Amino acid sequence: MSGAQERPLRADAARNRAKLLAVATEVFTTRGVGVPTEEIAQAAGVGVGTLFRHFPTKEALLSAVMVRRLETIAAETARLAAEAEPADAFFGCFRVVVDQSSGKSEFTQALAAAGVDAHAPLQESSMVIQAQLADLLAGAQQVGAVRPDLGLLELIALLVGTSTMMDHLGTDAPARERVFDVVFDGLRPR
Amino acid sequence: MSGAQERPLRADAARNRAKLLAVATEVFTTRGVGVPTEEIAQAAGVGVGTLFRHFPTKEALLSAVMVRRLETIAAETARLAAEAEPADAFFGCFRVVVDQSSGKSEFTQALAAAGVDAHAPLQESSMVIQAQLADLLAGAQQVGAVRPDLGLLELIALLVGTSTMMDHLGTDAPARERVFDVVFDGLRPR
Amino acid sequence: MSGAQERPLRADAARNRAKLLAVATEVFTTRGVGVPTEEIAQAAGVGVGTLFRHFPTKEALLSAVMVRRLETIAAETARLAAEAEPADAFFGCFRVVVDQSSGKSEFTQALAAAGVDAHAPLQESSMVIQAQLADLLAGAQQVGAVRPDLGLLELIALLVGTSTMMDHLGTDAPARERVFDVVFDGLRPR
Amino acid sequence: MSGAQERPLRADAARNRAKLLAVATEVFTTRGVGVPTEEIAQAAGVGVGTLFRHFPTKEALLSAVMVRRLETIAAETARLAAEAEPADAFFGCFRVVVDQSSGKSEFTQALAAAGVDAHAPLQESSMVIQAQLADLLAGAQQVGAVRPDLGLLELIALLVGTSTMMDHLGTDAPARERVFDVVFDGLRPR
DNA sequence: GATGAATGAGAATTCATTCAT
DNA sequence: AATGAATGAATTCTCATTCAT
Repeated sequence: MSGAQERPLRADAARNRAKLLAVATEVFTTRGVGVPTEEIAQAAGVGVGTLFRHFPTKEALLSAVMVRRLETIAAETARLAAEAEPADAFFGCFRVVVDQSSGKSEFTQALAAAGVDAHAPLQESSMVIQAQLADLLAGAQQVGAVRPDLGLLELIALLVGTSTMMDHLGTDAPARERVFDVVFDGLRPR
Repeated sequence: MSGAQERPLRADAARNRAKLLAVATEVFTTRGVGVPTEEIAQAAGVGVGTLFRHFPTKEALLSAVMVRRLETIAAETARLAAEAEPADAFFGCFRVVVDQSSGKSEFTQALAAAGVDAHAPLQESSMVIQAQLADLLAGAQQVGAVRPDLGLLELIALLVGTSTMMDHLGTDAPARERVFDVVFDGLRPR
Repeated sequence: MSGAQERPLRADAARNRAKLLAVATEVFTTRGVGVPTEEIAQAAGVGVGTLFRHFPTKEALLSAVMVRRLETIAAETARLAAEAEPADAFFGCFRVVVDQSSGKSEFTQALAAAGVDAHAPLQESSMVIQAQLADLLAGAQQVGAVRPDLGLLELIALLVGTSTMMDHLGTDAPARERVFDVVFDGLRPR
Repeated sequence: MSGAQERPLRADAARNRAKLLAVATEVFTTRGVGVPTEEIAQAAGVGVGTLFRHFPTKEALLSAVMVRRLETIAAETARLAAEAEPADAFFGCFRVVVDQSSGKSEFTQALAAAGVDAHAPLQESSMVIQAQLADLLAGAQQVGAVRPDLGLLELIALLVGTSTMMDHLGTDAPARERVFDVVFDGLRPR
């Protein structure tokens, strides 16, 4: 059901693909999506041709980076949902999403896309996460840990916005914590 | 009060400048900063040459747009600060800043930059606003309307992030209100 | 009915456009359509940007070259049709078309397109010529100068093929004449 | 008779070579020479590496395809020359050459080249055919079936041009026949 | 020998900025 | 001052060919 029989990929090819993905994640995150493909290839130690063999389009590369992020988020979220109380699961997951989404704004916006459009491959991952978030939200609301008037739409907006906030605070941990405090407090019922 | 002796600028030139600024604001806000200068000039009904006579660089144009926004915000903020109670002034101003900052994210981010780097002309406007915000924050904290542990840094992050949230909700007024509720609630002392 | 009000075009711009068209015609004809746009621009003494300002696509440039050729052919054909006897008009026109169509084969094929597909701008010119050819053919058949079993389709094939023949003979005038003799003889009723 | 000591070639290698040649002929003929080598290899069920092992250059592959065509033509021509009257042999051979040469024009032109430049391996095949054609032409002229003023040069041009004509008519058999009629009639003495 | 991943030199096209008109 | 044509560096993507597996 999930498409093409993926052949194991030669060792070196797999290495290159991984390196490209890693470099692209780093570069897109810190310097935005405007960075030339050539530069990414170079940073990964391969030729442009190789980059384009693995990702037929710059957009495809961007998409792959996003999917990986989303998958990480989904996995973490699933783990939290299974292991923690509804309230802790919800707030823990909120942090995970926010932390995984930080990076140069322009790029973070893409995550935004998860809540709206997004290209085919993203759709799936994004759907999964949305479903998880909806569950967590409902659970937390059930036990009275989160105000009942919020929907998935608002939650996503809050997540994306909080990511932006964190991007602004950089590594100032205490400040980040204070802002999380503000948002989390606001999320709780009065 | 500020540097260069500005020649009065011929009437038509002033008109062109104003039109360009208006169009650029609209275009950058709705379609992002990637829009070609040519297109902006065209939409303003002038040639590219004219655009570049008024703004020596695309970046300069962007900067001018930002300054105008910041000035609007500063004026509104000043008015609110003068007319309202500290608490109302603070929260009213928060809304003003957020509303004025919305638009295509990529661009909103730029505003964000105002809190960090920014080119010379922005610095000034941004300083003014920061000073106003600092005052409003202090006032609101004094009367116990806002938690005392927040600093200007956090406030700016919260403003930018809330703008992002609003961008995501678009024109869904009730949802926007619920999100404002969350943030404002979080800002108040427990 | 024939589209946009064309502004007179500045003197230098017109000169550049003409030069580009001339160079492109020459280059495409002698070296085929694979020649890089950059080279054409260079040969015309302008930057690539200028080429693309005048012709938004390489294909557009090719098309423009073709249209000009077709227009020349149409004009010549019209003149001959008006001034000469049906038979002379037909055979004279046949020579004109063949001569104007010669050049590096790959490109000549394009003329072929005139008889089949072709992009929008070509369509019109090609239609005109086809109509003219159909008239000339009918006229020549009426006076018994051309075998009556031939249609426009065959005529076009014969024209294109004869062009190819001439391309092969280059400037060997007597040989060209002998081949024209063969074709013309074949065209006449037995 | 010809140069290098050719190793017998392993059975599978021979099969691959044959498959590549067949596919290349098909592909070049129907879609032109611009088709990527990778695609040809894929269609033949081998990797690009294999293609390049058999044909060190794309041009070499093209050349091989041409040689095969020329050899087919030469064989057919020889058969006709041996079995038929001079006139029938000449005209029959004309048809064979034309039919074998049709296909996507761009490619047909290459065959044309056989009459002019061409790389080493082509030279030989092309020479053979030219000699055959010269003989057939002379024979047909001797018996008064073809105008005496035509030389080999003109004959080749006529062959190539007629191929182009046929390419234009596609599979419209009656039209093809009418065009053959024109050319054959033209070839006969008045 | 076969494979297909890697390479990198182009090629077409865009767009900020300059400058002749 | 205004105009818009010209410029050319930069960017994305392709494809013949090489080479490690």
